[in-house]
Amino acid sequence: MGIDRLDGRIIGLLAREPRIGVLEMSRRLGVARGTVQARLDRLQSNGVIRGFGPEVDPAALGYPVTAFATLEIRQGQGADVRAHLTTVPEVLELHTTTGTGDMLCRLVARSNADLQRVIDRVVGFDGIVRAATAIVMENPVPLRIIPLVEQAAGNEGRRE
Amino acid sequence: MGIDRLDGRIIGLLAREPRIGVLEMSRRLGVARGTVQARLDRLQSNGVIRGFGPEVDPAALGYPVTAFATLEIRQGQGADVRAHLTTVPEVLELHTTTGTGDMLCRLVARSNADLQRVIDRVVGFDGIVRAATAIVMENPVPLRIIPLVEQAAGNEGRRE
DNA sequence: CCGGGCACTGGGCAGACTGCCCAGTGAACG
DNA sequence: CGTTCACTGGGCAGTCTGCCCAGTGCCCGG
Repeated sequence: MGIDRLDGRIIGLLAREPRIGVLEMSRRLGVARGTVQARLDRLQSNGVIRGFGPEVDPAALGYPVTAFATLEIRQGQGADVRAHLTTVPEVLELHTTTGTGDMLCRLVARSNADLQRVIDRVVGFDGIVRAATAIVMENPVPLRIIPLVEQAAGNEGRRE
Repeated sequence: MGIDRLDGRIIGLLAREPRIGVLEMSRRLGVARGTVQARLDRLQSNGVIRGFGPEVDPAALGYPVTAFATLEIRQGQGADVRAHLTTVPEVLELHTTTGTGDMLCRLVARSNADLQRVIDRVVGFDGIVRAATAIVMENPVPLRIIPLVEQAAGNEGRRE
């Protein structure tokens, strides 16, 4: 486990130009193609790189409203609630947490009005006692990983 | 804006097998290669597909602990706090929200003990009045988009 | 009712890349 | 000291991409 600088640079390159290809990477990084290939294989079998799925923007799909809902669950109903939330397409993510609530989920909706519908659907389930919703207004830091990768790689700069 | 069924199937295919390539997609979908290519171009210039960046698993990087922190900001300090949080690699995501807190951020750390360090660094900034942290225990629904894509592809016919 | 515009088809072509293989080198290690 | 391992630099066949083109069915505006 753990990655070195070369791994970090590979991930950085991929993040900046996902369609880049192994050959071009090897050129830019100044190493042999086989090396990059081997690193990539290792990163993937390691699970460091989970995949290259398309990043879809919910807003472009017609769901510009994002919200986070903290849910309080009736004791012992966890599994049922999970199963229920899995069936709601607008639930993009679900975590069980410590703290005030028992679960935290990310929701999207077509509008603020539509969010009501989504929330009704989410909480319209017996095991959910209470829900507190926070609507996202702005997203100053979209989901990112590069700074962490660089830290894990032992600090590293740029390079295209 | 909006996607049709073919778009939905393309995204679904890509999500399932990201390395698939246009030609193979056209074969599986039973349409011409040019069609898939054109659809993909459109989806990307639409912004529906933002990119194909590598999905990096923080846990595999040595950061297995995830937490969400709700921050309360001193009036007028929003911009400074945003700037500050941007400099913390362990802050993977930051939203400004309505509701109880003013901001919600996703954090990762090397351990529960390390989380303390991260939180200290996050809240060790003048504009932050209070922070409430919820540690993620389980992630029953990892960030997903396919169900939403399918819903969007089903309902929304054309319209544009 | 006609002409366009549009998306899609099916095909072709050159160039580039991938997956795979191999021998050689240098460094770390038991 | 011999082995192991990562990396290099190179080669090869097969495949895919990017691009182009003519032909077709369909919807829309005139």
